[in-house]
Amino acid sequence: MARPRKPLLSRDRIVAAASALVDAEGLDAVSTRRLAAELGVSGPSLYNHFRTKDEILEVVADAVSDRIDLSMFDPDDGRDWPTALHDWAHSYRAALRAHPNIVPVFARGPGRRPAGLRIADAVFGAMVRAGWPPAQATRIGALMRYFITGSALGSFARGFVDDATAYDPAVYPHLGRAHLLAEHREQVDEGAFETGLRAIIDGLSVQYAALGR
Amino acid sequence: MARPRKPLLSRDRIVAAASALVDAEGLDAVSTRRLAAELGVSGPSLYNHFRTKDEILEVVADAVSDRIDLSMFDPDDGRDWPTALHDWAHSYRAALRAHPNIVPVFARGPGRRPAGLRIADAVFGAMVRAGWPPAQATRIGALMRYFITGSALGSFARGFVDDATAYDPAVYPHLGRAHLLAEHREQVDEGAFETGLRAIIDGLSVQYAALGR
DNA sequence: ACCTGAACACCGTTCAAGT
DNA sequence: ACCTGAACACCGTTCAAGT
Repeated sequence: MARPRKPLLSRDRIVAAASALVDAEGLDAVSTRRLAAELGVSGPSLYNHFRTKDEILEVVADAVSDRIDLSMFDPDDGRDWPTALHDWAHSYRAALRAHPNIVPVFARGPGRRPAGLRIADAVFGAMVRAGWPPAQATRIGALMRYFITGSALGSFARGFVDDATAYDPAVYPHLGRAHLLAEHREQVDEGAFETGLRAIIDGLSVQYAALGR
Repeated sequence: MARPRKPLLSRDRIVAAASALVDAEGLDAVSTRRLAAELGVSGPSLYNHFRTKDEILEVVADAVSDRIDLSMFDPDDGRDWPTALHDWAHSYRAALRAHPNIVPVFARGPGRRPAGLRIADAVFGAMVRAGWPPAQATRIGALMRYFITGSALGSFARGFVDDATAYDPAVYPHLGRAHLLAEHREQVDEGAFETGLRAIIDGLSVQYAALGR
């Protein structure tokens, strides 16, 4: 076949196929050969558009952050900073929950993904505008990311196992089996996220008040 | 050679070698063949002691949690619950920082790792003893884990890239290059962790006071 | 029981060859 | 420029064979 007169592939097509494959079958299902087959080409063809497989996954991860709402950080948006952080955190979590299989790639740091940087930029700008010192504004963006991605990783993925025999009450006296079951797991996740988010924002409010402005 | 009269391998020897290899060269360096070579045996030998490679890595990860101090959760330890959470979080973070390469395995949930469960059990017990309702005690254990592992993943690993040209000020108006440099990265990490931990504990204290007891 | 080599079904990536 | 097949240097895991 060799080179067709109209390209068979494009970065966008590759990313879309990779994203669908990650969603449907998980990160492990993404091999260059498999992905290429999904696109109707042979494996090495991908290397005309990306330097490595990892670069493809980075773009897939970045596409997820692109769907996170940032409107609450607009200068002319009415929300105060605690409300903005709260609403943003929920949008962030929803975006990750929609694509849980890519979260491990996502969580390993902003790297040079453009959308990830856009987020850091928006949060930083809004916090400084709200009166936070720049050093604290940077930290707030980072710690929120820590909490949200940590929550996504620890919960969407496997949590406790569904096998009651794995948790011997003699060994773990306080771990009643009840809250280890899969159905409860989702409630625990939701509750822990809400409780943690509220605590972070309440705690930051305490620090903010102490700024004395 | 076939079977020696004294076993060449043991689960402990395999885990120790795997741990050292992860620390020295990263998760990607751990292949069954490579690990076996390090132990002076052939690849398939490992399968006499572990069912899968993943099971080996789970034990390596569990060994890390085993080094986390839990004494602050002892019933007769003097520390109040906010201090206990604070001290525990620092011990937790220190354990992960000592073995940053295993964190991705660690972060994907407690699974059925015994030490991870021992931790959940200790935190839960101490929080209930301090007066937290059981549902909240469960959430506190989970949200702390979210924050600490999220912080370990997002920071020890690659963060921002060290190439100044990657961050165009026209695109990211608020991202001064200064705080993107590698030297500053560590300060940002430390600061974000401290600020977030303090906020979480302060925020939980607000909720605790509202329990009215 | 515990190790071996051979084998199966894969990997990511490079590269010369084709148009 | 963009695709191909062949090739390189690997993978995790299974299994019959050996003691």
